[in-house]
Amino acid sequence: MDRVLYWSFQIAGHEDSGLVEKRYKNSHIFMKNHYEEHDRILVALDCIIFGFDRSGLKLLLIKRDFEPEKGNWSLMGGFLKREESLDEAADRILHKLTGLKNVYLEQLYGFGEVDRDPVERTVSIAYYALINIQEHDKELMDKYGARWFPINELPDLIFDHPQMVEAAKSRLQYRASHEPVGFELLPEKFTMPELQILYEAIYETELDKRNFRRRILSMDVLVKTDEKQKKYSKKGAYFYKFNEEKYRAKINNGDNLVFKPIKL
Amino acid sequence: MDRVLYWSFQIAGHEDSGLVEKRYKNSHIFMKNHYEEHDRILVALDCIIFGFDRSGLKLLLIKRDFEPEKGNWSLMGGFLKREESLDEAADRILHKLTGLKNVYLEQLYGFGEVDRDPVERTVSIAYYALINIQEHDKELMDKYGARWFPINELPDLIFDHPQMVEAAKSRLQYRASHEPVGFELLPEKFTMPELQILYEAIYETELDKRNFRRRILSMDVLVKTDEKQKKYSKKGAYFYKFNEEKYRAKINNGDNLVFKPIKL
DNA sequence: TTTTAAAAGCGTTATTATAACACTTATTAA
DNA sequence: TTAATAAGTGTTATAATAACGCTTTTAAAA
Repeated sequence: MDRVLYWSFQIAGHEDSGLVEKRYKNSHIFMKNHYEEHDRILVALDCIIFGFDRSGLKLLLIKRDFEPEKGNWSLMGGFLKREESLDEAADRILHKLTGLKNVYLEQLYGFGEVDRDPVERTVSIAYYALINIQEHDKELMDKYGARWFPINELPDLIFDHPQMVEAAKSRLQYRASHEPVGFELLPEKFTMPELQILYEAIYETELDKRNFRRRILSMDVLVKTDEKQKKYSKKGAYFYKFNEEKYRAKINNGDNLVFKPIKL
Repeated sequence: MDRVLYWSFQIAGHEDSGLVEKRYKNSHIFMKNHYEEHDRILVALDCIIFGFDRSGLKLLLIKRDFEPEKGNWSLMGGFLKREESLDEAADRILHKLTGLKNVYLEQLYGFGEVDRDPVERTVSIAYYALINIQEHDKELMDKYGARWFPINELPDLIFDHPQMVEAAKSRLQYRASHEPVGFELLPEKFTMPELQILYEAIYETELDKRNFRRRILSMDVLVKTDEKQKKYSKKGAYFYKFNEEKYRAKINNGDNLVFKPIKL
């Protein structure tokens, strides 16, 4: 009981100094009252981390190393600190696991059921990330007991993490039908069959390769190289690169550049 | 200073009893430590409340009655309580202003810049609501100094509320192109010209009335009544009603019933 | 009573986007 | 030399979208 009380004092101290330091220009006692009477709550962040390789879409999960649910599979998460924004916190947490900075990371949804965390009331803001599966730090992954799972063979996840994953999957579909997601998930050079496999995985559907190529190429933001990927076929497939400048130019030009190889 | 300390104790007590009561089945001291070390933060909710009348889309704003920014225009907001979910809190706050329950209300985005509220670190989860402008409680509105503003003539708003409004506008466009929003924003009976004005306001564009009618009617979820609305023209326009059963049936039947009268 | 003004209502055609479909090519390994 | 495998390519039918102007109804004004 001593412990708990001690900790409580610390929190109180924290809150207090925050308030005093940031006292607003027109501050008076009424304002203070208004803010004071409300509950302070833990704010968590959880990251749904997508990767891709030839066998399909993957999710990066960690083995949770503290109670509750210790040892079970979980999304990478952490708690918001007073002095960082939500986006910064999500970045920090993603960096901690993958070693990557400047990753595509987007806020997904705030999960706020009262009992979603059995220990203490916690609101969690979920973010999803698209990363190039080759680029991240293997050592860090070992440290967190992290593993890539095929999107359709996920283990049981703790708390409301399954819901978070579902929400991230739909959001990824939405994004893929409005912007080119391939370029975050694929390495710099990739082949048409690879790009198609990616879209098929995202949309969970099969696409006609002739229609797919035509539509992708008609957007005129890919550059064909003269190298070939010979790992997966005897003939070999040409590598393409994404021309980001051209893409930005088209966007700025107001070209309705929709990266949607199929209707949804 | 006494006040602040007193209040701090109260919060501490709160946190403590919450923790003890909800101690998890496998709970031990390590778990407690893990949660204890993190910051507790104010979680606010702000509601972007859309309404519609013949002159276009409207937003319901209130005059803020406490510091900071007292007297300035603001979205309706409030703070999350420990014992309610985010959705419940948003409902409560919307009900407080409009008197309405079972309103269309959807989470929009979590706003989490460190300095977004100058008094104390606050994360705000924004929700947007679609309400029938006729149905809400005028008395409550007076109580909060609330007023409907045309979406393109908004006053200056406090904090990051302008960003919230922008986000809500795009989300409304998205939703309108996937589901029939008209039926939350319009009264039970409405005319084709009214429905068209609504979509034009949402998409901020002009639509061809012949194409609009054809596409809306081809979805076969509207019922034409034999009453006419004669307020706005000499000829008068027929009232239509939404057939919600038919709509649900089509959705369940897997009919890709997209309520999108134009491409975006 | 006739005319005018103002919004509602209605159909056709051209254009563009999407979907369906099958054979040839390049290469390695048998 | 040939067999097996994935890569690569074009055409046609169908469906969705966009463009377009005249007629109808009725209240109010002349």
